[in-house]
Amino acid sequence: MSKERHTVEDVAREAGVSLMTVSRTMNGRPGVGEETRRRVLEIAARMGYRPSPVARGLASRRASSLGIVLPDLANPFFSILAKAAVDEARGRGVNVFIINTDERPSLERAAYASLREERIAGVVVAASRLPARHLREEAASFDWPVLVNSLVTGAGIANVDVDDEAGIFEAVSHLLGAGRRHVAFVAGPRESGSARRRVAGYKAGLAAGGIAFDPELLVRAKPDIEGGMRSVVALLSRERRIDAVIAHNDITAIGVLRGLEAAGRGIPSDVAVIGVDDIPYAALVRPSLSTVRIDIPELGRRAMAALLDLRDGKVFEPGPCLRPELVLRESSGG
Amino acid sequence: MSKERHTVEDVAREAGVSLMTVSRTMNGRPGVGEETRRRVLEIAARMGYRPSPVARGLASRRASSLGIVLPDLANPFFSILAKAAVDEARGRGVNVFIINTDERPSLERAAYASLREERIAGVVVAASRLPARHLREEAASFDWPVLVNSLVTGAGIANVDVDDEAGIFEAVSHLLGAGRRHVAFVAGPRESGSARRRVAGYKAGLAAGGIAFDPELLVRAKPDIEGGMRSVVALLSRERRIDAVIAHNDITAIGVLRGLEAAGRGIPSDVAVIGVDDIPYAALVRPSLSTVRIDIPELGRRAMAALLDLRDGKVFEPGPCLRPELVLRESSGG
DNA sequence: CTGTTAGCGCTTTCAC
DNA sequence: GTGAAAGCGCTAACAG
Repeated sequence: MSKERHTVEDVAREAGVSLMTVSRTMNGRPGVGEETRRRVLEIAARMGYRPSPVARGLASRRASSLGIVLPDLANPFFSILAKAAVDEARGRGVNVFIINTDERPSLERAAYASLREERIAGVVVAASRLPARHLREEAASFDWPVLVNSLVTGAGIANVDVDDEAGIFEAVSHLLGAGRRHVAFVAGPRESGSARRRVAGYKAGLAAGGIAFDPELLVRAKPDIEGGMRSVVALLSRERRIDAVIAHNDITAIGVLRGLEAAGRGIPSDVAVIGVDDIPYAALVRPSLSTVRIDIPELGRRAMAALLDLRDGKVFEPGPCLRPELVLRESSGG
Repeated sequence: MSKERHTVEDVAREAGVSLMTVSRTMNGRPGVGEETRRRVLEIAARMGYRPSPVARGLASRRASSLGIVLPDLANPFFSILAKAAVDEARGRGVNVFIINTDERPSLERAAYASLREERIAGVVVAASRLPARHLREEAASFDWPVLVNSLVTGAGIANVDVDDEAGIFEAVSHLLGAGRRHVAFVAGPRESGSARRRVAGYKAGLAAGGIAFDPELLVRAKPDIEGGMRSVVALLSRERRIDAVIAHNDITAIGVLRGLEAAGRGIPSDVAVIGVDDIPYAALVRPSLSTVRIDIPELGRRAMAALLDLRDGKVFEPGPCLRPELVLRESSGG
């Protein structure tokens, strides 16, 4: 067993068959006798032969690697999602390119172009920041697109989602039930599917609680700590009676926490705060953050599993949305 | 400008030159007349021609993509490092495979094997968990290995480091100066270069402060929240008088914080705690965490820049270690 | 400075 | 069921 890289030819010669028989065998494709297959497999294993993904990619016009594009790898939500996804992929022997779009649509489009050039055929797109039309178009350019938390659907595109609306609905209901009357909402990016669904849940929750939706209480922020802090300034300049804030995600909510402190508001005495995601730090910040919990690793695993299944020719069954769960901590006043 | 993918041949035909002239031009290689080069470039651009990274990889036996391997993408230190690194690479037009080894040496070795199969020629290895001998061997199997925070050096391998020892030395000195007498240390993985340097800094700090090193006060933990919590149990079972703990990194320190609280110790009244990294959450946990700050994005950028420079044939100049900086917050008692 | 000839290691297509 | 031929799109190694 030399240290050299072997090729199909070496294996073919050794097995006394043609190149193609080895190729077919390695790809588990039909057209090879049971006995031949077994022998080829055995010999390949003994020689330590591993097909070259690069050569395969060139010949088949389809790379063996996959891609995942996300807006901000520094947000624990995405890094945990990505970790789960790449781990799932590794378990099935595939490497994945992670592309960070920095919340910028232009970089996101460049990411797709780049992945196509690499002949990547399957992608997990987490929280796209592209307008529906463009995203649908981009997704269609891949053989196996999997969209996480997107409103964009279509033939040939798989969706893996969280029931954002229900989650926020519950959060709003809880706050109203606790007597809060001026519940503000710090929304995420306009093109984000979950941002839209969360806003919908917010409005539905208010309606169910008999409170009229006040546009003044809805602001949009960049989903990071900085964005959360700024949103507080905007909010308080519009309506000083705010007694609760729900933020698009935890990282934003943490910014809200700090912004409110800077503004001298007590939490939760003056203002209750609830985030979304339950990143590990939500439980550790001061005050600890109430949040709409999402099983992030499960979401990442599901998305990558869907992608791998599609690649293997299985049909994708959407399965139920992931159900988020309201976790009450200090920031919402128990 | 059709929507089709063009090949070198199309460009060559259009420009009335040979295949090779186009190839040389696209790679900025010598052997092409100034005028010809300009014309080819112009035509290629007009046609929207982009060389196929896959074909290139096959022909040159060297993929255009790079790799980064790290132990835990869920640790903000690594996700922020990775983000900075992939952003730097994207700026130069290259995609990178991120491989998460889950702190497991066996997965790390598998990662290298897998990257070699993809014909990846350059890798950034952040915080390897492999014994020096093996790591050196693995590194040598790549054209451009860049090791971050590793003790392993060698011809052809680039190192990007943080002055861990100085950072911990300062932390220990501070604690001793504040009157703490039983300073424990929760070390990181045995094979980690920074773990070793940090332990060295700890011992040096004690020595400088005239305190004898007590092996009972040094425990090793898996560098995550869970590991930090457990280390407290181990530590307190050995020596109840501990009045300060320095942890290998912030994520571990946060675990220590929780562990101490669970044990009924006041922070910083009974025990002072200091971490390393200054991940964004260090300032947000309760009590806020004092830490030895590292400029994480800069570290990631440096590593990837070194890799890209090596790839481009430039010589790597180590440059000075990144200097960490002690940041005092509540957990160390001001 | 430029072009020609061989592949890189596999899959595709079409024979048998 | 199996194999031979013809590339995939590019670069290496020579030749001029």
